[in-house]
Amino acid sequence: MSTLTSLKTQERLLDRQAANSIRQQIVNRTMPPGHRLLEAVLARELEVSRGTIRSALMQLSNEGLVRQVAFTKWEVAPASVEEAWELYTLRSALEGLAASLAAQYASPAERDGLSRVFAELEAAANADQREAAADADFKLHKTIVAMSGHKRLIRDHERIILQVRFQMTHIGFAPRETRDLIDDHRDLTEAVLKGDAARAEQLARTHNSAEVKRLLDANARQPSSGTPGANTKKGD
Amino acid sequence: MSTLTSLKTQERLLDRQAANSIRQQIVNRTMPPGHRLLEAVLARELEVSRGTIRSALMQLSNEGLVRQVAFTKWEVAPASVEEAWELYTLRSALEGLAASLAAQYASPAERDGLSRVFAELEAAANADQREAAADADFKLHKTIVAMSGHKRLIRDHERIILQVRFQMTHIGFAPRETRDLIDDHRDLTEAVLKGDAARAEQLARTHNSAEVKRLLDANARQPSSGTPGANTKKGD
DNA sequence: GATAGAAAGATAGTCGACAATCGTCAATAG
DNA sequence: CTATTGACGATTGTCGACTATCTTTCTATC
Repeated sequence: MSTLTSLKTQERLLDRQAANSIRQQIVNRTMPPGHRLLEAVLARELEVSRGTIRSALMQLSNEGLVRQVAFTKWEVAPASVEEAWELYTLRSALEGLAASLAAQYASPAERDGLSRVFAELEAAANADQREAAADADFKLHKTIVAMSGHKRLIRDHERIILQVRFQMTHIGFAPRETRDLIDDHRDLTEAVLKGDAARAEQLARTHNSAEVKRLLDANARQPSSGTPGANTKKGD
Repeated sequence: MSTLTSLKTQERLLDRQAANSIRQQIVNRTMPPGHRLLEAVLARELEVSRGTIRSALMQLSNEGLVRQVAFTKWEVAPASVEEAWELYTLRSALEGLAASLAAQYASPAERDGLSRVFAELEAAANADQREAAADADFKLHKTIVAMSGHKRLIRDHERIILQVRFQMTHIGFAPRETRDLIDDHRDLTEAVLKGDAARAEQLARTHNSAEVKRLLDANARQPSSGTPGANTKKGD
């Protein structure tokens, strides 16, 4: 069975495999924001045809990691405070909804699972293992979203988180002190477990809003722009 | 200039054109939920290659209008109360965020635009033109989302609305009485115009929540399932 | 010297043919 | 009669070659 189970996980479609490979290199920082992606080069390196690479790049484009200029080029998506702001605000709205639904509808088994994930976070944070704590942080939010039973929400959230991590690493926006993580997440976890939908939603939203504020504050003294909403509009 | 302006709108890429054509047929009800899509047939009908059709179908799959079973088939996405429930809850979260951002950051010109769109809705509703009123309804929400200046939000919202309309037509979920539309939307519009972010968000959310409730109530007496969240889970 | 236009090189877009996979149905064994 | 196996047909997955478009570079002209 050891070899059989792997088939479930292993991707059979070449374009998916190619997308996974490229995605990995992007989140690995091997390919930084703005890095140009040549179809022919990728095709040669991954030993597939250009059509397959095209399909993979389109997927990554839908995930927000890659951008295309028609007839011209593909490149890794840019990283900026504006992009990060968009991601965090969206994440806040999505996780608010998820927390509310999870509190209302999650099964006992799922609630047990959430307790365990929180315990992992607590352990990692108390041991001051930054990497592990950050992973556990994301895992906890992912768990709550999964508990919502909302398929589109789960899918969209996964994409947002992927982009958040990408932006964070390239924008120099570090996670908070590990110990600070615990209190925030304990309250949220308890609200979900207790079935207090309104409070769970509120906590999920303010949790993310606080991160947005921290992001903007950290960037306020930087030379770049001022207002968030990419308000470089035609307006007035 | 009459022929030149059309170039802006006219899609130059064949796969986009193909996607537009198929999308049109889906929202037109020419292709109902579950309708099978054969690459070869579409290629012949639209006079493009199968690869181009494949690309188009992948786009539509990302928009949620089409589903794929790997190595087997493409088909038009199913319509059900569960799908509609997902769409409405997501829409509520997205429009709540959009209303808040629009109230805070929109330019004076954009606010004027919103006033005009509301006037259109009011006129159509008072004249009891159902079709026009429904269109104006969607247009108003789209306008508010656009005012948020949040690119991802705008993009995602457009996709959700497309799916909402698709589900509505196939699930037999009619819009409310035209006159009822006015009051709801007046309050929301005024809150956005006034810059009252909290109230705008609240109204946008409850507005959609009311629709979710109406959807579930209308379906409660139907033979199909009961609970919303597709809670056909493994959990005990 | 600057600028407009044309040619050339590089790269993405499209196509038709071939390969891999799946579902069906008939043949056969129990 | 039922269940398993194998071959066949239909459909999707992948590939390499060709075409269209963009960008850059070179040249000619003012």
